[in-house]
Amino acid sequence: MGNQSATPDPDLLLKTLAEFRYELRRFLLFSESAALEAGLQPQQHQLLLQVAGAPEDTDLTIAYAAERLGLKHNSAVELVDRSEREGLVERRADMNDKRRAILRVTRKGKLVLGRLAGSHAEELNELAPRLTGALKHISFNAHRSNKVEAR
Amino acid sequence: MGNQSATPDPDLLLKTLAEFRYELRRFLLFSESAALEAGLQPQQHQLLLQVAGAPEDTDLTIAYAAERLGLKHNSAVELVDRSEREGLVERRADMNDKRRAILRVTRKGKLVLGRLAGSHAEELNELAPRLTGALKHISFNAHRSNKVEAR
DNA sequence: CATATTTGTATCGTGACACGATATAGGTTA
DNA sequence: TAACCTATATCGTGTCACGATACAAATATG
Repeated sequence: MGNQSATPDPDLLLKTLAEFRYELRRFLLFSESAALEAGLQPQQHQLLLQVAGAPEDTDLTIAYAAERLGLKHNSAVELVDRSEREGLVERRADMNDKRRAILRVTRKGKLVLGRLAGSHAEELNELAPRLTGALKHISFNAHRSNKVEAR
Repeated sequence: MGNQSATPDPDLLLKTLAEFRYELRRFLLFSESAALEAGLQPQQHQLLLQVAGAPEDTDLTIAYAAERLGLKHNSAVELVDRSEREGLVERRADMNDKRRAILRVTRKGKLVLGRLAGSHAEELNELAPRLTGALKHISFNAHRSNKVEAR
């Protein structure tokens, strides 16, 4: 039987995953260096983005920022500390619940963030095809690997 | 001309970018904890993936790994050091160019990597729609922001 | 073919930052 | 009001990426 035709490359999934992570890393590198050039630490950029880009009805607490950034609470506290020191965000007291610190992006923070948003949209625009392409390959290959298991 | 229409939410781009990064972060969190549970540091996982998932005709040098992981050369050296110590990869001499170290994933490394690949494919399968959804919104919005600039 | 330059990898000291453990004040429940 | 829970804060520790530097091997230049 002609197995010469298909030979579906046992490492195809690995190759596709590698390609996907590579494109992802390139985007993250772009984002990091864009943030640094704009005067922000990459994580500060992410903090501003999640606070300024949250739905209107959200309580902008430290805990919210932590969840959105995938950080533990204490790491978020430290990130807010550093960002507040540089005038990017402010803590305001919550009168309903005095334990809480409500976050607010300052005018300075919004300005920098706005500039970054534009360049990120453009970059993502270029990245999108490669990323979604890799994703399609993976989902196609995901079923096969369920049958094949470890090699 | 008609800006009277739908008050297109000045922060829509920020919201979409925030959502995109959130989904991305969730995937990375999944990947990191999957790696740790499999006994790898997240970066070791990425090293294995890029070495094992490289095209056949690639010279698997330290420099290649560095580029693929978005690291400086010296950081890649250190990552390979740590990974070699744990028996995940090996350095082999390149007879053509004795400066080079050629990387090879050990059987142990391949085994762990194989297991991770499966779960990642499944996870990406679930993530893909949300990610590509956000990407579409962004590319749609990218053009607008070119005209609007900083707000 | 001897020397200068470049390339690939390695070493070392430093700094940023995320974390676990712990603390404390403010809410909530019994 | 005591016991418990929740939200934020503090502190010490460890990992890791980096810049600066070193060195050996390859390539270019005279």
